[in-house]
Amino acid sequence: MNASDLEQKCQAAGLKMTAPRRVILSVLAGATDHPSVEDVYERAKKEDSSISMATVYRTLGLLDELGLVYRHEFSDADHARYEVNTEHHHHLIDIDTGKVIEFQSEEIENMKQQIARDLGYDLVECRLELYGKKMK
Amino acid sequence: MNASDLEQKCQAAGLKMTAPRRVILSVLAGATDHPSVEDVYERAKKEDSSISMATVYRTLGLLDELGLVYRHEFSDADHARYEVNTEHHHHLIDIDTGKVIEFQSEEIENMKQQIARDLGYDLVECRLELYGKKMK
DNA sequence: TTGACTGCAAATGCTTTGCACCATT
DNA sequence: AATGGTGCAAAGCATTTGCAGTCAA
Repeated sequence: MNASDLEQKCQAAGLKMTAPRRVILSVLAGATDHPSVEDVYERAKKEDSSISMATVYRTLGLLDELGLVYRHEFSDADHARYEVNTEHHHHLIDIDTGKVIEFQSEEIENMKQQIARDLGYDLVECRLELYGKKMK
Repeated sequence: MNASDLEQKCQAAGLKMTAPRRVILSVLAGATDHPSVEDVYERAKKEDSSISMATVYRTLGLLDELGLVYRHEFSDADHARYEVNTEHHHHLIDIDTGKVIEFQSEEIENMKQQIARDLGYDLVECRLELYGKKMK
């Protein structure tokens, strides 16, 4: 999802497209990693130094509510980290470097569904994170 | 794992067994849910009203470091919740009630290992949480 | 025009810490 | 006796919020 797709979705949701928002959306769309609020703030400031931390928090909060971004709380970091909501996937975090690798698995998806069903639940959300060390 | 097992492990790890710690360990051992720091504090105070929040934080931190308890950060709650480290399992959280159901799955365990290996990693830790709505 | 949005600074609220005293080993 | 542990209160810190001004629609 690129910046203008995000803008469109925001407008469709009734959000006003202001300069700070445009910058934040472009930062998010351009990120290949999983930036923290602080990261987004730093990067946004490079494009428009007047942007405030409060706006970054407020905007990320809105985007999360709209489901346009995902808010992650990996257990190695103490802050939330964001990612534009594209295709469904999970993460493997390198516990030595903090590097995040994305992966998908059809089998795990099915298994999750199955487990929830067996327990009498409809699966709505899920969090799956693997933490590992690089093999030598 | 009962309270005296925990006490033994703490002593083995070099921790001094003080009155507040004994109370906190017994609260943890007696919990059938996944109490927050606040919960542990409240319950501990019933046994010994002089216990301070600082001690609860410090003790839970130590126990987590020793691996005697697990620190969870379920995404529906905004605070960490603890659980005595017994057998390996995962959680399904009822998004309407907050109720936590534990489950295990041999297949998922294998799959996790497999995925990490395929990505070139040795699996060290993992977090798997399902969020669902009770089926009607 | 007007309701939403923004930056700023102050407030919040969980968590951590410094300190002096106390208890376990 | 020595070291680690404790309660208290203050400090930290990420996040939220009140407010007055600003701007998109």
